Amino acid sequence: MTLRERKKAQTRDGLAEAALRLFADRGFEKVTVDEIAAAADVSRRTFFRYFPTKEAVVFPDRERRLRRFREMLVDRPHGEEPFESVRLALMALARDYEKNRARVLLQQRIVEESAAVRAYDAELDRQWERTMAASLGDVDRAPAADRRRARLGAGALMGAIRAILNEWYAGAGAGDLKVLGQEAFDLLTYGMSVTTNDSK
Amino acid sequence: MTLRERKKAQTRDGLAEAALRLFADRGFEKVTVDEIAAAADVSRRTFFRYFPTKEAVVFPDRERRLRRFREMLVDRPHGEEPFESVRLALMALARDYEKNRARVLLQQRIVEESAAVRAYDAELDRQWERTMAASLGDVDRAPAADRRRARLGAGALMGAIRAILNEWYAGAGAGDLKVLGQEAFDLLTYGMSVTTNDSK
DNA sequence: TGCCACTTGACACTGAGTGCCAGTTTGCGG
DNA sequence: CCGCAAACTGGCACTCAGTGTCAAGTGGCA
Repeated sequence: MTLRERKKAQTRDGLAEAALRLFADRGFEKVTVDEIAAAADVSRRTFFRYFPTKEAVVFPDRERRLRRFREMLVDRPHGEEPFESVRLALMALARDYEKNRARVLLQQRIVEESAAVRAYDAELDRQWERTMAASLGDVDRAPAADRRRARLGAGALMGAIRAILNEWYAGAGAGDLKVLGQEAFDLLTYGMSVTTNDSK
Repeated sequence: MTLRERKKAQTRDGLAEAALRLFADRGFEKVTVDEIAAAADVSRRTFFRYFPTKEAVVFPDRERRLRRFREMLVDRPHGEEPFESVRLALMALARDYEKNRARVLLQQRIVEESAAVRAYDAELDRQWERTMAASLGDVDRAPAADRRRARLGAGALMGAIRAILNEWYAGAGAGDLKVLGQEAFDLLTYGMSVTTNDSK
């Protein structure tokens, strides 16, 4: 990595770190971009060169994580069920979350207190959902019916994952995220009919 | 309804209508609140008395619809399965969407072209999800395990609904939304194992 | 060393959203 | 029908997010 690149990474990290500290201290809404920039010793204009919006700085590693997820889905053994590939990739992600528990929980605290950040978060979820749909079969050469089913499944799965993540957050990350995740997959795999006993 | 109330409703409708027309014409981002206010013959300040944000004016009937959904869920025959109640309430909503097809599709066009509106839309979805979770069993007196299951189910259901709505939008509202909705429910009821044949 | 490309800071500007107050309109009791 | 309190509106000033532009600075590389 060249010096220029190192400096850029440093600036970026500095901004993200300063922002996170300030947000944790006073809350997302009560911190201005000017303050973040000042705390990181750069100009306000520079902040917006590194992050498109004030919300984005809450998730400085979003692309990296999504990219890793995509790579994981590509590098699966040939013949493995797509649904199973997604499950395994998400399990790896769950481990990643648990490893960075403190940071993830802090980010979540910020997400919850501000509608703007929640909205940004939701937009990220849409990207995850599209990625999963593509992996489950929403690709150009697949039959239309399969693609629909893939999109439908990805939507339901994303919804379930969001729900179990919320459970995990609610328990301050004390529960086992991999177990929770398996619950979500079981629900999607076998349906709610087991206990709900859908009438008619 | 008193004169004052009628006038308020009129102002609100005027703003919503003017906004929708302008958005359809030039796109959400290219229209300023000043222009909407001018088109509706009120001051900019008054706009923000009726709508909290520029995004909100895209969905002027959000509270009404959600309220009606809640009422529907309350007025179900005693003993009916909660899951079934939700299904029927959503089916009624689907009919409502099909009846107002043109308007709904126009709103969707606006939603799609602007990230800010999508984000606002996602925030509304969270409210729907919470409502469904409450109806499925996320209530104070229910056992914790049931509440969790309710939240999980509501999350998955909301995800599936969002996905089938997108299918409907993609087909310009030509498909039968009730049939699509049933697909989502079937997926949630019986799971994906039927065709996906999940391998261990 | 010197040049080119990349990066940064400063400034100005637009537009969303809010607080405040003064002026107007409406509902309502006398 | 009158007048008053409450509700509503318009206008103004202000904060802050985000963008375009340009000049100055800094690193990469021949």
